[in-house]
Amino acid sequence: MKKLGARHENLDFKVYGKLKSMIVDRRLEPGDKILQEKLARELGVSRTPLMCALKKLEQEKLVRAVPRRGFYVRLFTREEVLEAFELREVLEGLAARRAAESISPAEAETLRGFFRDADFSDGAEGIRRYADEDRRFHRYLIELGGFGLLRDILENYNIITVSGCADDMEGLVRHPRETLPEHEALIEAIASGRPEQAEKVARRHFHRSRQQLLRDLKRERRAGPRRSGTARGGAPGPAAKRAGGS
Amino acid sequence: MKKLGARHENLDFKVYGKLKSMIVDRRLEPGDKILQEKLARELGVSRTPLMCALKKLEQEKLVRAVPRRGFYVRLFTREEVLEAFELREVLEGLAARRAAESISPAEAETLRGFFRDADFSDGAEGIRRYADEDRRFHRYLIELGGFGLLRDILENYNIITVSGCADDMEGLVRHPRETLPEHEALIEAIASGRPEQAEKVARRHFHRSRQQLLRDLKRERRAGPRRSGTARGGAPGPAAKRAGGS
DNA sequence: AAAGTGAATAATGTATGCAAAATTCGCTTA
DNA sequence: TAAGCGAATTTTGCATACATTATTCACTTT
Repeated sequence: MKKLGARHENLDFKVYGKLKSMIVDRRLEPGDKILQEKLARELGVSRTPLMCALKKLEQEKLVRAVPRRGFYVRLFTREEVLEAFELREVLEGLAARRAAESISPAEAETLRGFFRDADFSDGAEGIRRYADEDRRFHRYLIELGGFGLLRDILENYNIITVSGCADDMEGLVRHPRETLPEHEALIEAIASGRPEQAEKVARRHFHRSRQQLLRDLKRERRAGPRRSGTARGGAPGPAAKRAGGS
Repeated sequence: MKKLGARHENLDFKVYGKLKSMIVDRRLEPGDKILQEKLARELGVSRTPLMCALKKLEQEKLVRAVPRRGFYVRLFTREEVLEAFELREVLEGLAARRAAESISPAEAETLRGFFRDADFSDGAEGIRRYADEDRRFHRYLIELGGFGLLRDILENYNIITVSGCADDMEGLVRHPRETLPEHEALIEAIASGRPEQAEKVARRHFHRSRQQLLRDLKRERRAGPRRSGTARGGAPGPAAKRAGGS
């Protein structure tokens, strides 16, 4: 068997990536019908690779396929956002455990670097920086503890993004002053190689965020019932990539 | 918005199902290259829906796609089987918790019916019956506690099937006399509505199976290194549908 | 004017066609 | 005879074509 070189990237793969970011960045709005011909022309490809990409996105629940009608950009319900958080609770809990089991001294050092340098004082800019750091941190955590299948699930199902639909505070559910100590405890548990503790802390972290989200949604519901976690408004300038912070 | 009727089932969906069962039943052997033209003719469709189906199966890791080369039936490594078990540990743990949170009296009755009627004495036939019951039980558990995303993950990624590649004893990892009490404890925890307990018991159940599997695999490795969890031998008569028991 | 009807239009699902890449196979050469 | 090379064949990736089904819109009817 020859080397599995094959660095070629099929068109449907590229289209898949483009579409994904278009959806995440809200350049395609939830509920929108996807006109294949138009989109294909827009992307400069034929309908064949576009179809493939859409089918993949369907499996990830980012679009909805209705047999003889077409594809629609998915619109997440409150329940689904909460479900996603529930899944993150156990999946990132597992990732934290695995990370703690296998962490190297160098990785521990990198991990301890998170939330250290920057200044996260209360200003809006500080919160933004914190939210970014939060995302980087969780991505690194998944990198550390997310072996094949787990990483795929977390990436493919785009659970993070799904959760991200609940975006107060730059996508954060709770204020940094509340979550920073939890992050620090999680970092320490992993870096010092205590799997049980790491999983426990990670799960508690997500559990609390989920509870907060639940309260938020209930309050929002009482205030004024809307369809989705986020308003439908157009893309605000250079749409920042959102990915649900905890 | 009209009713979302549309009972039409696209060809790629049917092909997807057919292929899936062909892989699970080992009518397509791991490592085999998939010749699109041939398979398409065999299934009586063109290559277009076949491609779509294959792409979906690729996401589920049942086939491997190499860009300019083609699709290959996937072959699972020991590590992946163990990973799958690790995931079942947390995911079915979550399902058990959810089930305990929301179970109705009628469902509790159904649940308590599992592992009750039949005779699982030690004969080979008894073990087979037990393995079947085990699969039904876990499927029902997922039905109870597996809301949308969780169910999709468990079904789509076919984690059960993946795990099923480790098949001693009709697909069981441990002997009924060891797992029956665990199943009974799990049933009782869920049926009596104790979420924490249910999750704990479920996780311990899978954890133990994983440990056993780990031992088995180590032993097998010492004995004689093989590529996959299962031998490559031809399909034995009416290939029984396997789905990893715990 | 509102509702219903049917032709015109558009969009989907699938098959087919074609160029580019990979594989195979026979031939040459050492 | 084994290894190396190049043409022939196969196969993939993508575009396009076409039939079927959905949607739209003008028109009739009550």
